[in-house]
Amino acid sequence: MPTTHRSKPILATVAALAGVSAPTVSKVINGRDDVADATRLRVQAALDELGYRSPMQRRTRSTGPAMIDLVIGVHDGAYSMEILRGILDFAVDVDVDVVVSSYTPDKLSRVDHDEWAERMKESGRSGIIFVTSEITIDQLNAFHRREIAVLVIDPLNPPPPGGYASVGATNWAGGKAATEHLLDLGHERIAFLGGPAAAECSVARLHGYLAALMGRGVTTRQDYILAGAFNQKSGAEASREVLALDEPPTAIFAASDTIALGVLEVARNRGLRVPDDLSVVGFDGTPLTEQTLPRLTSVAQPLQEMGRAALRGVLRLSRGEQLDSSHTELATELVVRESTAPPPV
Amino acid sequence: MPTTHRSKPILATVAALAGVSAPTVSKVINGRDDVADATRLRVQAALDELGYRSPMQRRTRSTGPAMIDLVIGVHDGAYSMEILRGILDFAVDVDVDVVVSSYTPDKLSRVDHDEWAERMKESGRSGIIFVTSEITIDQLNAFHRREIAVLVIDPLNPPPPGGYASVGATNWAGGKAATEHLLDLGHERIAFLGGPAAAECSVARLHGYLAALMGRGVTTRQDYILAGAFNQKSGAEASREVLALDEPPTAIFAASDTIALGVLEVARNRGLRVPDDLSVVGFDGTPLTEQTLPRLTSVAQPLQEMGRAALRGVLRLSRGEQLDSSHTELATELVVRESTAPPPV
DNA sequence: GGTTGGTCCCGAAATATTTCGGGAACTCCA
DNA sequence: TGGAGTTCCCGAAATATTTCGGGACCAACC
Repeated sequence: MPTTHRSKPILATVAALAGVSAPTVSKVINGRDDVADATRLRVQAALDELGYRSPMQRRTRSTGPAMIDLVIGVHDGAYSMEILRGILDFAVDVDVDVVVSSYTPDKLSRVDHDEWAERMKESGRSGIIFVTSEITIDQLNAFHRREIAVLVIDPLNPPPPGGYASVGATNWAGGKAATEHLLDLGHERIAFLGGPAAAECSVARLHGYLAALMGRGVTTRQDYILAGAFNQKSGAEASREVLALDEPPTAIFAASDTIALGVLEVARNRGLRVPDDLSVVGFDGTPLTEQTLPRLTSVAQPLQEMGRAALRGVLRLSRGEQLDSSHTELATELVVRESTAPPPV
Repeated sequence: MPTTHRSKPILATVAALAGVSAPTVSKVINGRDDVADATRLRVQAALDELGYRSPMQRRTRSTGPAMIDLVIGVHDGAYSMEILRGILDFAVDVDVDVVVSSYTPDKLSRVDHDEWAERMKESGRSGIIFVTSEITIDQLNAFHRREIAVLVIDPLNPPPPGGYASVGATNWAGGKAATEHLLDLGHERIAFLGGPAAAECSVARLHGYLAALMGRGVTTRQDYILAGAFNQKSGAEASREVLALDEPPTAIFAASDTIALGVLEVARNRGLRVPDDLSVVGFDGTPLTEQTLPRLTSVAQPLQEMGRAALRGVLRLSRGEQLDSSHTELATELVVRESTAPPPV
């Protein structure tokens, strides 16, 4: 019997409890693969029970600069770029190295997350931030098993029961504010051009839109509500469709600035003046909004702050601390520019 | 005496040779600071003599994917984003992790590059790419000393004698092509709105501009040539200045798309129609060019390919291979859109 | 000059990790 | 059905790392 029951747990203590030798426990801790699954489980249980921390773990917790991964699910430039800036700028301040990678959704789903997590562990990366990506439970577990903190910015799918920490914006409130702005101007025929029907954030914006309409007693119309993708092309297609209706809308609420860009393009091609003939509101508040003609009224997300909050959160998690709330929502703000006006008389 | 002279060196062998204990050797290898400098030196010598490699070193040297750093200097959005995309996309393909950081020029100059290099070494990062940054000899040496490969994309300063590998675009040829396009349309009063006077790439574009003018026998005017920064604000200021001349230009060649954006803004405010009253050519070929009104004629740089080439280069260097050429220039291409036309009659 | 209270630096001992050989279990053939 | 080959997985022994106590040295203060 190596040590008394009272004393600080040591590798040998764990080994005795699990009924294996010390080397075997060491292998489990370091993720070697020459340990049978059953044995690994027994050892894990013993580790948990005794709350054992290896000296190496103790070291990486204290000294050395932190290092985390950042995965960008590309969807458009400006949006993720702003978040990236928020993260990178803050990372410099708090002395954290950020490993950035960029994946299309289907490429990401084909990646072996177990191997990824293993690689992170090896080079001492202790947390990972996903930006607008779809996360499955399996992927999540790969990181969880190795005590790697996971945080998602603007998750595409609703969090699974186990849950992960996430950072987002007040999409519902933002959608409501945008729509109420249009209602205040006197519009009643307001279309909503959304992103992917499955995207949480787009759905929340849609519900904000619906809530605003219902709050004012304006009837909603199915043919005014379209889903698509968060890009200019999709925005152009959707606006062509909605403007071809017998009773076209006098205002369009686009669920992203890029979608709004498509709306402006189509409006120009049809000789519709914005905002005189058609009002347009975007969402995101990217620098794009200042470069369009006319400049675009948009619901601004605090993208850089979201990045900062995400980094702060994942660092906390990786230190084993709890977050105040598993989901943080930062406030959006409606910025009125020149693309909205009262409807034509 | 632990082992015979023949056998593979072991920590104890080294310790005996250095006249210290095994733990002390271990500390030297792992960079602990509780070893006197004199002792450290003796141990280092013994390590070198016996060619000892710790098992941990053996592991990380052989297996594990490559990892490099990427430093973004100018963060004006589209330009660096495109390069970043090129690098990240390629990095996924060749299985390389990229540690991205972003610094303003003066923040970068205040960083302790020795410490940076040391950190890179520790976590096994073997190369570093700078994007549009100013590099001093000292900084360069910090990396060189530790056998970390350095490569610069679009260097701001001309390479020092020792030299570093770099990747850029054919700025001179691009400047010449843009100017010749305007000359072909019949313009003779052509202004050049440059970036920082010290920036290599801007200077090269200027010389291409001058070469084109001289080639056609058009006299150059000092008051048509301005320097500034690569952003919209600087472009707006410069174009106000040049348009206020007694004999304002009929065409403006802007050394970046963002500068051109400033030109378009000012032209709009003054009621000048582009291209009817004023032709504008940009440089970079960022996605911006498709979003302006009118769409912007621009000299496109193969930004994503430049990123790819840079990554490929730095990986080669870090493997100890030689590059074919220390400076690679990728071809630019003039893309004519709607912002250029013959001068007003 | 002695005492005190530091800091620095080393190595014995404690602890952790890796190597490597071999037993058990599981094929695959003849 | 029973070797021969193969794979998997464990632990003894070899090796490496960390902890921790104490000697050496130094300065400051009685």
